[in-house]
Amino acid sequence: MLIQMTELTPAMQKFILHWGEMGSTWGLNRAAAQIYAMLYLSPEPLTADEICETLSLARSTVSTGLHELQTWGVVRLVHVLGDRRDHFETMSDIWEMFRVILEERKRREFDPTLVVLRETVQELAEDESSDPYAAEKVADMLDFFETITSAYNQVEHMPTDSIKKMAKLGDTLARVLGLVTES
Amino acid sequence: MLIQMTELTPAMQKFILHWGEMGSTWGLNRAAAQIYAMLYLSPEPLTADEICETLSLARSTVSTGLHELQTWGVVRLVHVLGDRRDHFETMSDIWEMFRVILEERKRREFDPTLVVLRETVQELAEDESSDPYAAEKVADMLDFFETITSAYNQVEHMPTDSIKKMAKLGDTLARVLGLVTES
DNA sequence: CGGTTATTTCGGTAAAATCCGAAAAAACCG
DNA sequence: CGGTTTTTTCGGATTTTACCGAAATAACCG
Repeated sequence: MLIQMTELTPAMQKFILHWGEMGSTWGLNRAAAQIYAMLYLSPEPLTADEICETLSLARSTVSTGLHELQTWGVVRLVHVLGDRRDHFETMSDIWEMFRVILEERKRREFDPTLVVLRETVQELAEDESSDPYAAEKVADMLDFFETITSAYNQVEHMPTDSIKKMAKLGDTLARVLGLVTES
Repeated sequence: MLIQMTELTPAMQKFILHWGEMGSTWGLNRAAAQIYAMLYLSPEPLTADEICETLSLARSTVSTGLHELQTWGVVRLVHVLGDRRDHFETMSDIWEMFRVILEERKRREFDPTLVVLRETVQELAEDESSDPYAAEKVADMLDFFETITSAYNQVEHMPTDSIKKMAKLGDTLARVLGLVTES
């Protein structure tokens, strides 16, 4: 693979390459994650061509990657006056973006699991022959997932400042409310 | 692939198969995730042979999978009196397990990213030629990651009950504290 | 220590994901 | 409408990952 990365400082390159690696963790492929990182750093919306030249990716790869990022809801298509080509940008607020990603992951990962857990609890309860221990464990897991979902719903629509404050005050809050008894 | 799944009720099979699919989301392969699910449902520790027979996996695959699960810290090797073979079990408390997984993911995903972000912020600040916008965005992201890390540290050592209460009270708390102004 | 059972390592194949380049399709222009 | 630019689709090559089975190693027994 030929590396060229025109117009990127070394620090920017490092940032983008790191996101490329990390992206796989979040269910993105390297190309899509790099595209995302590049858009995030850019003060202006970029065209697919600029991206594929700078990142040395095939035009088609960039097209697909941009699509996936749009599906995730973290990249937007915008138009620039006097330019036929599509331009792309990320949300500017990282906190907002975090919420979008969380929502999407919840939808893809948590919701289907909740459905299966509810069904399984039901079926294990009806099934005489099955182990009561297993039934109890699945019920525990369902309870867990439901609590997490509930917690998520609390945070979902909170303004950024409130989340930040809670994140920093969490421990203090717990103490004040007597939820934590020891240091 | 020949499916046999001896001794598993259909509901258990569904649960295990679903975890197999979901596992990839959490950075496990299907085999490891299925092994985990089976151990989670079992009231007794299981041997590798029992697992590979029930799940129709190769002995070596089970060995590798168990290893990975132990690396994650969610499966333990135990010994049973009068039996030479190794037996395996999961943590019985799902909340405890959640904490272990969170800790591991933080270590693998967040910590390296924090390092890169700090370095990048530094380098972008020093580099005259680079875009001040990019520097600001990376700084924003660093702030975000640090806040999340801080929040994580708050929750890390909280007893399960407190976490559950907070999860359910989150919204109310925010209101009482005046962090949320509108419905 | 030889024999037996249990476990891990390893090479290779099968399956999946990624990415490219060419071709098709779509959007736009004069 | 023909020609041009931009974008998407698609088949296949490349890379990565998952998994198996055989062989090697380790643990244990009498």
